Amino acid sequence: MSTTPVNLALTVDRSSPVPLYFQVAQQLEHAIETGRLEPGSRLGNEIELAGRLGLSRPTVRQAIQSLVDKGLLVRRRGVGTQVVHSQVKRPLELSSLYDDLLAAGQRPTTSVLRSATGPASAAVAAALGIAEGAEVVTVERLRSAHGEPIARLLNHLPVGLVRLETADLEATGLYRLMRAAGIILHSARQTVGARAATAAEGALLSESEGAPLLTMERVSFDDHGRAVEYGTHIYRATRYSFEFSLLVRP
Amino acid sequence: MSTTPVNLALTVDRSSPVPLYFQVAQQLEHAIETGRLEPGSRLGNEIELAGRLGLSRPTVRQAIQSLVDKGLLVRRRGVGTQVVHSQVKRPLELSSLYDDLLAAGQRPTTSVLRSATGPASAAVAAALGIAEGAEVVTVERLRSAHGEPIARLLNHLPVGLVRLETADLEATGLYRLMRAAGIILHSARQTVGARAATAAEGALLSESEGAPLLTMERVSFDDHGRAVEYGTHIYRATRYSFEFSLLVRP
DNA sequence: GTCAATCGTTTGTCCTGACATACTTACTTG
DNA sequence: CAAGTAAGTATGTCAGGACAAACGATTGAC
Repeated sequence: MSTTPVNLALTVDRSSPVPLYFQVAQQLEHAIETGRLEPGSRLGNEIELAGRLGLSRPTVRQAIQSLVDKGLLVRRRGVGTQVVHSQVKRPLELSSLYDDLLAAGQRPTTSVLRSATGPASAAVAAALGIAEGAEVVTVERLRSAHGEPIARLLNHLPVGLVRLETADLEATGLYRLMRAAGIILHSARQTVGARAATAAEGALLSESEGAPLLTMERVSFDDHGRAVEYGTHIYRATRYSFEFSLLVRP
Repeated sequence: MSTTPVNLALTVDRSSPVPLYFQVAQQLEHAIETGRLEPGSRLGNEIELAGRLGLSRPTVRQAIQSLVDKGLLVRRRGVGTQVVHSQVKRPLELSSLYDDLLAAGQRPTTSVLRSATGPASAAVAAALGIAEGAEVVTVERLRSAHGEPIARLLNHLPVGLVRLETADLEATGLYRLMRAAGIILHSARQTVGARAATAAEGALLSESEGAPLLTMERVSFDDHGRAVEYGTHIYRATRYSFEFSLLVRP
């Protein structure tokens, strides 16, 4: 009944600049992903593990804790640490449509429909937390895959954060450009809903008027807490859906 | 230019069974939520803070770390720890429609349309990771608020996990019943999409045929990694949307 | 005047040691 | 034989200390 003891070959390189706890966490994560550590199997207890690696218990704990936070391990007092067996891979990320499509093996293309600088409307100003009428950059794009339109992306950014060249926008995703400009994304607030397509939206997305669309509104914040982007996007429901895992925080 | 020093009255109760780091974290979180700790303000450095509280630095660090994980604080080496100023409140939770509606001040009501035990279809078995034909409990419910239908909830659970009485299901939410039965939710995988309502669905939800519906599919796992619930739900797009915050993991 | 090096500050990492608490198992008792 | 009890085991919490690394600002050089 009790799970296997598990003997795992772990090593650490003390001359490496990579933190020791991180080295351990990486090796454990790799062992889990390759199946060497089977779901449900128990890790040796922390003290024994620390002794085997020549590390202190806090360091081993830190390594384990990082994997618990990722949802790969579960610890129980008096029992031990076990590998979770589930399909849950990574908790979730601020998904970028561009990267999502790339990962799915599709070849996303983008065409810039509009790119302008002007005063912020009341709604945009409220979302970005700036004064109404302040200058914002507005970009409207059509994202397609295999020649089929997938979504219409409408973004608003405070001026001065990123230089948005049409060529860059058509070559890659907005988030990549923001990261390249030194913006460190920290968090976002999203709303996902649905509504019927207007005639114009239907024409743009090769759908008929009244066709169901998936809508997504998002405000992203950088590590200083400033709103750096506000987007209102619509997706063809027949071509796209949001998929994500999440962990339940105790 | 440098942000304010901030003087905060923190105390700890060593006779309390509540962990010290947790006490500190709670007080800091409260101070942030009430605005006593303003966005952008700096916490005193860890060593000084520890000395002021009569705690060790690791304990203070643990408190701060928990708030960093929640997205309320940002630490920078050589700079200090600052309060993030953003609307982001809580990272995200496995949201329960019932609790969502309660929190929104609505009074949700539920009527059980169907509740039966039978062999799992191929799709249900695949989602739950059990053998096709194995016994599962199927529950179909209509969730309303203010007398208006909001969603049709269709859930499948392996038999033996929870006793689902119609009276209980109409009095509270499924997740609450599962928790009460000792099931510890750990993670979930969700897919959110949209599609047009069928005639039957429209009639049930007081919408017309072809009206846009928000769809959500979810498989939930407990802390052993076992799938404990599979749900396919449809929501009236005019009455409901998903809203959630998320943190970008570095 | 502008750019580069230096220095102090603050968090990041790691160590040793100790006790508390929860869960499991095995034993004892009614 | 069943239920309660006790021992064992593993994680949870906390202390105190030490050095490393990164960031910001000041100082110095060209």
